[in-house]
Amino acid sequence: MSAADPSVKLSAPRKTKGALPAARPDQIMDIAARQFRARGYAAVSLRDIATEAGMRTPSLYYHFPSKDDLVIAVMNRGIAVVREAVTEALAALPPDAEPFAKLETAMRVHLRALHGLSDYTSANVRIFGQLPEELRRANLPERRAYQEIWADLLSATCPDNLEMLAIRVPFVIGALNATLEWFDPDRGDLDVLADQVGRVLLAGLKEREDR
Amino acid sequence: MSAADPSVKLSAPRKTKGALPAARPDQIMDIAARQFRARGYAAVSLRDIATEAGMRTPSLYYHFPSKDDLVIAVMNRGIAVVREAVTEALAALPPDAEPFAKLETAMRVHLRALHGLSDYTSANVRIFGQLPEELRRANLPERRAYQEIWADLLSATCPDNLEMLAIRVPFVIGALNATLEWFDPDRGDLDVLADQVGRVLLAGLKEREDR
DNA sequence: GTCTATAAGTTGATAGAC
DNA sequence: GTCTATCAACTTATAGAC
Repeated sequence: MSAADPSVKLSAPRKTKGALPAARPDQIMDIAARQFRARGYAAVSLRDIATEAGMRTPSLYYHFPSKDDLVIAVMNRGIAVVREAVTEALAALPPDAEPFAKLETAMRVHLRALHGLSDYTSANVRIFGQLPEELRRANLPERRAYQEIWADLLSATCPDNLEMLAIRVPFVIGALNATLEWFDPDRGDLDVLADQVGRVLLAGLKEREDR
Repeated sequence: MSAADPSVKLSAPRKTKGALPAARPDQIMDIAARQFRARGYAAVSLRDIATEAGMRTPSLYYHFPSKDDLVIAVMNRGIAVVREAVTEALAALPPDAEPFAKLETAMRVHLRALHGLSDYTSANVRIFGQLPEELRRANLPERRAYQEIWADLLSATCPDNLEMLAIRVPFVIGALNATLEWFDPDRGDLDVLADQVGRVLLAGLKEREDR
């Protein structure tokens, strides 16, 4: 559980060439993310990861000081990836976009991150609940930062009602994340999913008591 | 992975006394469900379960032929418990209850099963995604039977649209299940949760294109 | 950077006494 | 029904050669 940050290069910096050969730590993290996503945290051993990376278990320790450090790196990148994607998409909207248009965009991007863009985000969602307290805690700062984006977006749906907002933020994120457990992008259309899910949630969030 | 069914008593049948001393297999399953729910599937060893039951690991094998069998028994009971609770609650409604009133009742009962009634149901939801394919498959019949209840309830919200129904069923169940990851019944009011979540989902499901 | 060798601990499971 | 003794397999991790 050291503070080692694998994104800080230990040796030579990456060539300015392009993204052709992924840096070794990145390659290892890619493999780890995919396996964690598919089989859960405890079920994936360092041996499994090393084998797919074409190396022996102890070689991993050259790149990551422990399994915990590797997991934490994967988990944090998982949130960072969605957060950046959502932030960029929101920034690309016209400045006068309506609150519900922003919300719909955020939902679409979040679903795409979950089902297509990144094994890191889906791995994060899948295994967060399986981690020992200590590792979960290490991911909380990233998670809180991401939730703040949604708190901003959702505050328009329940102005001046913090209690309602405190429920709506995790509820909406949770409902989107849950699609990971039943939707298969190889067998269904992601856009159809986003349309359907977006419709129910947006309509539900738009509803006012007075009507 | 034998077909042994622990509910079939191996020795003397339970005394007609009452539910005072839980049958040993039930006690073991109670402990297993609570631990699986809290720490995940792979992280809970038979030793952990045996210790809490006040026995040694090999003694468990008198009651369950393997860890897989124990897990399957817990998983199946987890769905059976909610299904019975929801079925009973629906049967208690007046026969002419409106579709959305039925839906609201089902949501309330499902949330209560998840957060209060049963460690089995919450354990099921938490660890299903962590199980190896084989064990997941063993739980599918129960799951499908439960989903049928929801398909019935939700078909009223999108008549003659099976594609929409096929998305709404897992979406609604998934959104409710996801509350397990963020709502703590010790720190929040379960009725408030049901009110808020029910309001958003019901309003969203009620929404028609024409409006 | 990657390897072999190895340590130290855990796991699910079986045999057989009581 | 529960125990002790034991097993083979696996885990994370370290030491040190190349």
